[in-house]
Amino acid sequence: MLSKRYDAVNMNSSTALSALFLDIFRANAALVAAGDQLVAPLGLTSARWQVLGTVAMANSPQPVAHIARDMGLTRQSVQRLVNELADAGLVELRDNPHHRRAKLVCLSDKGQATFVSIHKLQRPWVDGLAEGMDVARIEAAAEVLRALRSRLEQGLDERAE
Amino acid sequence: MLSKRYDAVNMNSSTALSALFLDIFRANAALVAAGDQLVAPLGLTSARWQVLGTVAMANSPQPVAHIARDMGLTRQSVQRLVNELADAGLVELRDNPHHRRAKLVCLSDKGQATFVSIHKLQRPWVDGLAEGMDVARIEAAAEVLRALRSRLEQGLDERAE
DNA sequence: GTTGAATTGACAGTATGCTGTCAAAACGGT
DNA sequence: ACCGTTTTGACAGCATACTGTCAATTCAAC
Repeated sequence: MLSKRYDAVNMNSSTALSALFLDIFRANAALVAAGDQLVAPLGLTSARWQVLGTVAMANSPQPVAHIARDMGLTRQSVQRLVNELADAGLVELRDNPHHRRAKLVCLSDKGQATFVSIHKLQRPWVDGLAEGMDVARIEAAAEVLRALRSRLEQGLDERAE
Repeated sequence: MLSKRYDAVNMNSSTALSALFLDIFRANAALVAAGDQLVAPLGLTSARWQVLGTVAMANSPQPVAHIARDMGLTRQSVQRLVNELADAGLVELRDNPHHRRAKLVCLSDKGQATFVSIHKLQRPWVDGLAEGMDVARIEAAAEVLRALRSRLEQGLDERAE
């Protein structure tokens, strides 16, 4: 009896979870697409915007590998983006007194100005999206995603052992 | 007074929404990574699995463009995946009596067998992930994501006009 | 029937992120 | 001081998904 009830509950949550997967895929795609369009006038993309933001918000200049950990991406991905931002003159790579190879990523003056411009675009955009949405529901959704991610990564770790 | 209260509410939901964005990015990445590992033993990837599943679940064989609309992806992305699945012998492209160029994508015998194998892997995987998660919370999260995606795409449409 | 719009597949190019691998550099225990 | 481990950057290769463009085909309006 108990197992039957358990199965029923589990079946429902499994079905709901499978549906959630699709919504996550779609929301992610829509988010990246919208972000790309938002910062396109500044000559940026969604990914570069995120890296620039991480660099700007950091308390002190950090090497690439540290930024990557902050963002949950691989070093290699961030390295490429940082190199491109450096080519575009938005960030500068300064010598690191504690590590000869690991240069510190800093915003250039141009990068600072761009970051300010981004904020002026981002603020009304997010406000518009959030208008009429319930804070509690948004936070509850975020909690579910974090729980899901935690379980997913736990599963990955177990397989990796 | 009212505008002040409104601003305050809006500010909070904007902040919550910005945080949700990051959780969506992370959850999406974790989901793809976990999916890749899950179906790797079958020689598949997360993306090919999704295409194969869409083909398998369709009531009748569909051309590539129709599958793409189903999945919310572009024709070109799905076309490449279908071609690769065809190369691997998992799907077959049959002549379409109603359209000379738009072949119908069908599962081959090997594709059928693979789909069954996928189910045997997927079912306990999803059940394990869903275990102990609340159905109502999952569905509420999915609703928030759908609302967000709807607003994002509405914004894209407005810009495209 | 003809013409114009929409659909479809094909090809090229770009952006993002991953893994794998290597060598240089820093760190830690002995 | 030494040696093994970890961190870091660099390079190569692959998978995914996007846009843009073109021609073939279908479909609808006239």
